[in-house]
Amino acid sequence: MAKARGKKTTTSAPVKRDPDATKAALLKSALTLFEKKGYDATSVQQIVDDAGRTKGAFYHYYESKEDLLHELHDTFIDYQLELAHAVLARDEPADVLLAAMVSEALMEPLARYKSEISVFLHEQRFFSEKQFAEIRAKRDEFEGCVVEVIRRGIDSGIFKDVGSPRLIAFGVIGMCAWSHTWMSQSGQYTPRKIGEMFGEVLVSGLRA
Amino acid sequence: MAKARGKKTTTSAPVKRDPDATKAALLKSALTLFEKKGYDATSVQQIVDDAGRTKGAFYHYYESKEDLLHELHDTFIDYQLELAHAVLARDEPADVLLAAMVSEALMEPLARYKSEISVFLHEQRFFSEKQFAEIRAKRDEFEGCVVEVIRRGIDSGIFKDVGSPRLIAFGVIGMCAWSHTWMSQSGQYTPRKIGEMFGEVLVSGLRA
Amino acid sequence: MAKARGKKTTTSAPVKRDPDATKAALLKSALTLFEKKGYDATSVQQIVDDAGRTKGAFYHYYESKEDLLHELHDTFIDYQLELAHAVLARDEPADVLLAAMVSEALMEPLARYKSEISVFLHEQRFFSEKQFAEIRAKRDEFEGCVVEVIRRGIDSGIFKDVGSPRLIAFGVIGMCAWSHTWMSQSGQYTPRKIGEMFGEVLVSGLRA
Amino acid sequence: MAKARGKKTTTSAPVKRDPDATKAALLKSALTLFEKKGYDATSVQQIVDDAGRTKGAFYHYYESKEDLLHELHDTFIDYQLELAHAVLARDEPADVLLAAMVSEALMEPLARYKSEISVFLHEQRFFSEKQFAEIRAKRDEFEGCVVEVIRRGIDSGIFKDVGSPRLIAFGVIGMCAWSHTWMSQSGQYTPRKIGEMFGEVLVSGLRA
DNA sequence: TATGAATGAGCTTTCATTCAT
DNA sequence: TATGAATGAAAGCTCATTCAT
Repeated sequence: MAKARGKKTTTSAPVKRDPDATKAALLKSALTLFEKKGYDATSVQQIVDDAGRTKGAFYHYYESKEDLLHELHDTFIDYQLELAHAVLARDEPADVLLAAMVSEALMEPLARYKSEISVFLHEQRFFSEKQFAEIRAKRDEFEGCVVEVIRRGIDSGIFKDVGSPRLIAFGVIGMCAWSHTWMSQSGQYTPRKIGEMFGEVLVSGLRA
Repeated sequence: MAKARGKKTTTSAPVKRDPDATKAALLKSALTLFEKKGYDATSVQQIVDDAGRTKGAFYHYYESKEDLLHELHDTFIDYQLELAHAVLARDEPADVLLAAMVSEALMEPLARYKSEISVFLHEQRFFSEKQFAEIRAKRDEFEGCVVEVIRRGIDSGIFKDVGSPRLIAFGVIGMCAWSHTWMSQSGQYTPRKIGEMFGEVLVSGLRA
Repeated sequence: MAKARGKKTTTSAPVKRDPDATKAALLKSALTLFEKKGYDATSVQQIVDDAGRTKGAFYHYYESKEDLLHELHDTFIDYQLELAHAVLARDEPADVLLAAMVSEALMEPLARYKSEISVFLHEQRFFSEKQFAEIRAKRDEFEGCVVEVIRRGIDSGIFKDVGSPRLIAFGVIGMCAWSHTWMSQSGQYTPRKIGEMFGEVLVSGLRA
Repeated sequence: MAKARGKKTTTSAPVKRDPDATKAALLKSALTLFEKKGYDATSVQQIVDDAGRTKGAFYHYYESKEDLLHELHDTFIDYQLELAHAVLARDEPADVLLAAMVSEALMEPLARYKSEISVFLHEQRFFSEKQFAEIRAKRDEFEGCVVEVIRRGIDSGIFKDVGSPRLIAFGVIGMCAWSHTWMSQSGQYTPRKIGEMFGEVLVSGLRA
């Protein structure tokens, strides 16, 4: 598993580029490699080789490998959370909100930040320590938004009361989150289209 | 030559234990640790320490760390696949089959082999090389069973045609598979109960 | 993840030294140890200890232990091959060439690169795989030069035709190559002197 | 180098054979493997796998891996030494003796004990410790026999005095000993034939 | 006579990180 | 801002050897 570690390759002459480009290049390389091989199996050496930079540059911009992972998550978590809150703020019935939540706050970001989210979903299980408390909190907050939509639907009589709204929310999130494992084989279906399909099934499935 | 390895002089005698117990203890420790920290982040040393055995014993029973992972998967993959085929073989309408598939072939094994499946779902992304081809094939076969149920439902007019049966199947599997990330916080709900809940939502959501 | 390797806390600062000196010191220590104990029986730990360096430094300069062996061979193989070709290029009778080949291309390099050649001669039997194909090819090319001298001698009537020129060449090479096993006990005789002695015996032994 | 270590293979049911056969089978397997991969690079596990026996059997018959090497050498050293003494005992002129020594005491055993001698010649450099003192002594005694022939030739005026008889003896031995590296490619030439060829060259080369 | 589980030191190699320049 | 030599702990794995059975 993730055994094919690359050999150190002697990098060519130091490239002078603008700092932001270097930082971004490192992030991009790391993202690609994390997605392909996993965080643990990706070495800093591989990241810098892939980015055409050096270890020194890496540690100039990032405190640690974990720090980079942190930044990687920050790029989409806030975005996704904002979308969820925006959906929740709309003055519309729960069934419309749920469809929007699935399509706009869950599937659309998955298209936009496919790699980031894929990495996040694979590594999140370890997020217990302090450095990830904040991200964990935001993830929980996101979950809360979905739960809230379900609850509103039940309270307003639009959705039948199938049991715990929380578990239903987990089901909804899982249905969408899991798509990162097969999204690349989804053919002509766009994430948005898939979101509509899933939303349609879920909404009719929950309707009273 | 000129190498005096293993010239044990002051070490205690090797402890004779029940072979089966040793192998099982190693597997159990590995399972727990893989689930908690991930495959890559778990070292063989940690496994043997946890099992109260030695590295030598580990490599006496397993060819490699990966070999153990393999064995770990073998314990449930066949079981789950058999259940899926059993459901498919029943002479019942598609809606009943789908509910059974969700509840019996997806959620029930998740309760029984929670840790094994949790590890599998986290590490499966790397299963591209030959050593995991067989497991990958079985996973694909399982997916095919779920797709088949959806297809039958659409063909018989019980389910509405929401688009690709395959993507719907992925949604169904995702909803259930994802539960391994939150199952421990599911309170009084058993996997079977959750399965019934999910099945109810999905079946009504798909009904024509 | 969840792996805190290299979280150096109480270690002394890395010592900055002359890179070339470090690489050379490692090569020198390896050479000495390989000659004394053999390649297989020499550990990287022993090499770095002997050189007063660390394992990290070793793998900074060499991809592997085998890579070092490779470099070690490269230092003399080309030199020796060049000498053989130079002898062959001279416009002189075969008996003179053979004496020169023995003395200059065989024994002299043995004095200059005693350790390297000693290591090479001991380990060459394994040189079948691709990574040593090049070295093997050069060794074969060297053998070809000696064969060529013998053949010329026979063709020109200077040497008697004792049978296969190739086997005679092997005998000549063996007589010289074997000297690495006893060279250190050769007393006041220099390799050049020994080469002259061997050359004299061989040339008169082959003369028609 | 010698990297391709075999995997442990599960041996079939314990074979009950006569003790001598087991011991001999182990020796034979070890011999083959030592010759192919070297002593250090050959593991006891590989030896027992190759012989279709178990480790327990190995350590029942041999005290250690080194002990086996010892026995391996004992099978030919005495034989070869005896031959050398037998040649020396003949009442014939030195040139005849030298030819006989080369052909009968050097090359002929090489044909008979090719593998054993090949292993011996590769590993002998480490024979400094007490456990090999005896073998080392016999090797030195053998060398002495060859030196004696050369010395007699010079003393009797049959051979010219080219310098140190000892170094000449080393050259003679080297010419023959080296043949183990290429003997398998010697085509239709038998060791005896090669011995006659080498003897002819050496004797005429040394003749006064 | 023979087994094979168990040992534990040692192996080659990798790696995140530091720091003089 | 950036380099890359150096660190040293730890990784996965191998091995000669022991010994209860």
